[in-house]
Amino acid sequence: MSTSQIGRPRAFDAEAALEKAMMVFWAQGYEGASLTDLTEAMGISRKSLYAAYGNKEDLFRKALQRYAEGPGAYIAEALQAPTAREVAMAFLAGAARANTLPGLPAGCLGVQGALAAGETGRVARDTLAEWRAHGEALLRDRFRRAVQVGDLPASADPEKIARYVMTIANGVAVQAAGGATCEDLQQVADAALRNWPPA
Amino acid sequence: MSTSQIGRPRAFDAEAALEKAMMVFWAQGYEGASLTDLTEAMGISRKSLYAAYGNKEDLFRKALQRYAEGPGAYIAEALQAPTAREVAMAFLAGAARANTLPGLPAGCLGVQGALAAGETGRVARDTLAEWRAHGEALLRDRFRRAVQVGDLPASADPEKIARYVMTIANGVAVQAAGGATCEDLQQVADAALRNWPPA
DNA sequence: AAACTTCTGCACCGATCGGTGCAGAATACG
DNA sequence: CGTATTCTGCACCGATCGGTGCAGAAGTTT
Repeated sequence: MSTSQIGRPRAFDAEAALEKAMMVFWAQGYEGASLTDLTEAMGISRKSLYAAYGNKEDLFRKALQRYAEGPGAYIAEALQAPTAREVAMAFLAGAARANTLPGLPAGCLGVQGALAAGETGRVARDTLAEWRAHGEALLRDRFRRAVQVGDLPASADPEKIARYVMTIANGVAVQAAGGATCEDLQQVADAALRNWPPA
Repeated sequence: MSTSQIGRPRAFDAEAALEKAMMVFWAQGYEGASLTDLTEAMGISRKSLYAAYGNKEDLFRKALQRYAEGPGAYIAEALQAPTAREVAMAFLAGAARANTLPGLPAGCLGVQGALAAGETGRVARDTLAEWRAHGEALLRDRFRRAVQVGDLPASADPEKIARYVMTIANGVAVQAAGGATCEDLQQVADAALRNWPPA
């Protein structure tokens, strides 16, 4: 977007409307969220939606980006913890909390947004798979640095540890979608990290 | 079904067609599987489908039942292992294998069949959530018996152990849907059960 | 054979899907 | 002011959604 704002300005808050769209995708999944569901929640017309965000796939990608900066920000925050173990603990504690926040959909947009899909949802599904793989790669890189610094033993396998932690987080997301509480999931996280490193 | 077979017999194998329907739901999810996708895979017409299985929700329920008896049979089998730890190991090893079988969809029908859904998929979503909860309850009961027998210490919490194991299995399902290999997931399972009991 | 029951294939239903054309309203620029 | 540019609301598009009516074919029973 350039700084020019010639022409009629839009009558809605693009960021607030995107947040609403994110919630609809989060709660109903990509294929389960119809244009009608989205526009009603966002309070705008179809035409305004397409002009501001592009088509449904574009909107989904922007909603995911918004998710990563909002409810999913715990991931980036956890990576900054001082030790590998604290990274893992912060990551799983953040997942337990973010997936069970009151007033927000249960579970994780990056998991339930499109885990299996028909032809129309394939792009969304692949986008999320790539997003999860990217998160796992960030964890792996963080654990690699921990090995270099001596925080983790040289025998530790950063890739396997990252996969282990991400698998737990994904399981937490499914459990949350099924109604598990934050305390339930925090206990699972504690148990999963009781012996460290796991691999 | 009664033993009477008056009238024209159906021209297709109901069990084989159900198996095909299961695969479509497994790969594409409830909402992503259209009637056209289903009937083409099953090799029958819409009319035959409705006469033999009921509507789409009924077909989904029957496909899930079929899944539990087929690719998901590892769950019931694992429950019969002699010790609690072997139950958990067999369960997670079975999940790692069943979620990555060549020639079959990756992941678990009970997870990706309908994790988040719109209005039309709500029944399917709740059906799967209940199915997963039922599996967790079976694990819990099995671990309770292990406590009674002395296989698990009296301080162990069967409910928490069951939740822990099921959470790992759910995470394995998500990872498999994203392309993880059986070996990858077996290593995760090994790491998750390295110290026992987990709670 | 006739009568009865069930299954099949085709065409079709209203509803909803994602997406768009168009006219007019609202702003900035000259 | 006039003109250019953008946004809004409405109606509408073809395609697909899940589901069904109907005529006739294919069996069993008597």
